[in-house]
Amino acid sequence: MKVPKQERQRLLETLLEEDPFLTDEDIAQHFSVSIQTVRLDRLECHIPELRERLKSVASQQMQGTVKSIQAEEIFGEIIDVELDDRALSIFDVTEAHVFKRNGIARGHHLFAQANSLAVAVLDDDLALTVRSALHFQKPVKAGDRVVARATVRKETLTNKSTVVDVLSTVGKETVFSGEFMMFRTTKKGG
Amino acid sequence: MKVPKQERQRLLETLLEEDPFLTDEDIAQHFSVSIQTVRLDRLECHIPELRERLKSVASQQMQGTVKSIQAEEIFGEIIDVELDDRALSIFDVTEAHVFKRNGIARGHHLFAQANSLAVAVLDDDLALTVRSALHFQKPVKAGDRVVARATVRKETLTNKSTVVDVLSTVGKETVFSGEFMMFRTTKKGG
DNA sequence: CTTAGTGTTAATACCAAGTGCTAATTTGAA
DNA sequence: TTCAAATTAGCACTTGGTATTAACACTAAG
Repeated sequence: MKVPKQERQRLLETLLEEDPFLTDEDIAQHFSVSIQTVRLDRLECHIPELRERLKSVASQQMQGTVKSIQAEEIFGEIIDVELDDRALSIFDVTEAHVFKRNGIARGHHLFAQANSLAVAVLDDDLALTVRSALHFQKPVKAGDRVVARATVRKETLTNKSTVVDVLSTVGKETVFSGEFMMFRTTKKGG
Repeated sequence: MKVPKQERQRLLETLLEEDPFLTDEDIAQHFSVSIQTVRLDRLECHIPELRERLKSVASQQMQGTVKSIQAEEIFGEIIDVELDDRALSIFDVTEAHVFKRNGIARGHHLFAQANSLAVAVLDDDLALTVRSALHFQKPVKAGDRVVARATVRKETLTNKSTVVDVLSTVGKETVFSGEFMMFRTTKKGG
């Protein structure tokens, strides 16, 4: 017995995660065991057959395409906008957004949500972030729903330059806050 | 003959684009024809069988995940790292990264590259961004290659807290600069 | 009317990649 | 040595097909 059963089954799971396209025969060769052994292993580990595995990754693909476009475009679903005043967006954190090692959301996702919201609240053809100061106050985990609230500072609302404050919360807790100085070409509120 | 052949074959293509999971039997019912007719149609239109269709969408998914992990994970290709000292990454801006309206890259991509680099240069199990101040100095367009250079401030390299400066350039021009205060759990350089 | 051509359906043999079951064999350790 | 666990083998069956050949209906042309 080259590799013990438990070890082999553990390896099998990671192997198929990397490459779900392997047939039982491929796997049998890979571990130098018979096909029957592979089938028993799959049975014990509740790993479905090749065609079922492909079905599931393919269906994820189908669900994913629509989402990824929205994700790139907006990053967080914008719920409410009062132009040049305030705006609100929610962002549901999933496994895809966190560090595998510690389960904490990558900072740039929180920034992306806040920054996108700051752009949206100004609704300008050319609203660009010039400067910003951020504060990541509390780690965010997968499953959390981050609510970002943007408010436009009235005293700074000029033709060219505007400051937007964004506060992001999970439940009652503030997890992120940022100050975004935005540059715009066309004026508003005048 | 309810629907003429040509029409049916045209519909078949769009049908399978929407839902590649349909078996010949499903399709046969959908058009109220025999399975054999469906097979002939597929043959004439060079549409592969169900399992091949799933293989191809699944493989797209796999290419996608690898890419998205790299994209999510690193955001910019890290070229060189000298731990706790400096690091460099490049990020090629494409149409996907810019506002459609004005062709300027969204700020969060520049932030993501810089932030990822700041995390990478510390190479810590738990390096989190606590605070940061950013300066978007010049708009970045599709086709630009952004080079980000991170340097760790020696005077601030303590057990828990570290400041990383990131400077991003396109050619000789500085397009972005940021100061990232990072928090870490395990110490380095001691 | 016959013939050819198109479109459709049917029937058969075959394949890949399995499941499910039973039985035999190998092997490691007490 | 012996015994149970692990492994391998064999066979019937399933899905969703391919490939081929044949049969039938309907239409248009000679």
